[in-house]
Amino acid sequence: MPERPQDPAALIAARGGRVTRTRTAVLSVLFDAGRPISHDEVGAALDARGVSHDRVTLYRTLDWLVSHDLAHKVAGPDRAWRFNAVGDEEHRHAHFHCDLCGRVFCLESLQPAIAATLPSGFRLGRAELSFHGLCPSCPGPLRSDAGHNRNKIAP
Amino acid sequence: MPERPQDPAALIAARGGRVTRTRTAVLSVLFDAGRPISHDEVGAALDARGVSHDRVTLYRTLDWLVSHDLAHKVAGPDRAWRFNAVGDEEHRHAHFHCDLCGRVFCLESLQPAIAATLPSGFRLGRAELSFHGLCPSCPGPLRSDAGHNRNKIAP
DNA sequence: CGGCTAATGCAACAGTGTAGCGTTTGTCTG
DNA sequence: CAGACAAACGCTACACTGTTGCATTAGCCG
Repeated sequence: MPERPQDPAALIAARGGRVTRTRTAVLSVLFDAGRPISHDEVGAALDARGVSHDRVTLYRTLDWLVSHDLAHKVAGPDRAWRFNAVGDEEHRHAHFHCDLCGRVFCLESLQPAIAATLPSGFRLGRAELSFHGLCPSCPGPLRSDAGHNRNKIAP
Repeated sequence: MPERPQDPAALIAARGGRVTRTRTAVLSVLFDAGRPISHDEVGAALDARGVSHDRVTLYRTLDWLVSHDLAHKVAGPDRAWRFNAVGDEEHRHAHFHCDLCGRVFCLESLQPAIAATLPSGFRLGRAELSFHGLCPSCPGPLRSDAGHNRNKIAP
């Protein structure tokens, strides 16, 4: 759900980076994905577009995009990062992690009002709200394999 | 901050597990830590107590504790799991991840009132609220090395 | 005590991410 | 347009986290 599919090359150039094939392709892939995708998924998408996808270069490209505010990094449930493109909209929404297929979804509509007062000494960088469960395209009720579930969130 | 430092052996036996040296030692370490610690930290603590700490056994022991509701798994910022002991109190609080030292703190006092309505189709398992920044024992203001920071959480 | 099985420990492996370094290639200047 | 400089690439090798298989050990129960 890219709000406005801006020109990747222009965005990259605007940040003072060199406009390379990998960068524009990766950013374009992220824009098209519309949800945070893993390094692997990006690689597959690059394959489909016939763009080289060296593993290391891909990592560095994604890191570059993140450090230049063109992408965001979300921790996935399988200890792999997910990346999603950032237009010029604020990235302040929750994420949903599917326990079954491992995909991550942005919950744009969810703007939690977190009234948080941190204990003294803690300096806040950012907050992250994530939900875990089963996504619409995965079968089954709540899984009951690994211990007990807690179907409650807020008191 | 273990509410009541119950006897690890008794807790383990109560779940129908065999009371072994590794298990009791690991659970005891978790109780003493009072915050989610990594597999590595557990290993170091076991060393200090003169208990064997085979890597694989440690992983399996921790997983066993988690699957029997004696411990909780928290995703760390460095893609390593952190584990903390669970007495009989509910584990419904936020976590603070220090960007510098990587430690994770339980924010017991923080009971966020999340009024979340998931889009239809999503089935919720659990929710997690995490904060990232600098902990009291780490130096410096908010780091400014990797891109721009967002010092705001809630609108 | 004796036996059954859970739990252990060892080795080997898989996936994710990083470091070093020589080569390619944008981009800028003349 | 040509040349040069540095950013970006791509390769190899590596580190770390976590897993699988399997033979061995050791709780627990009779």
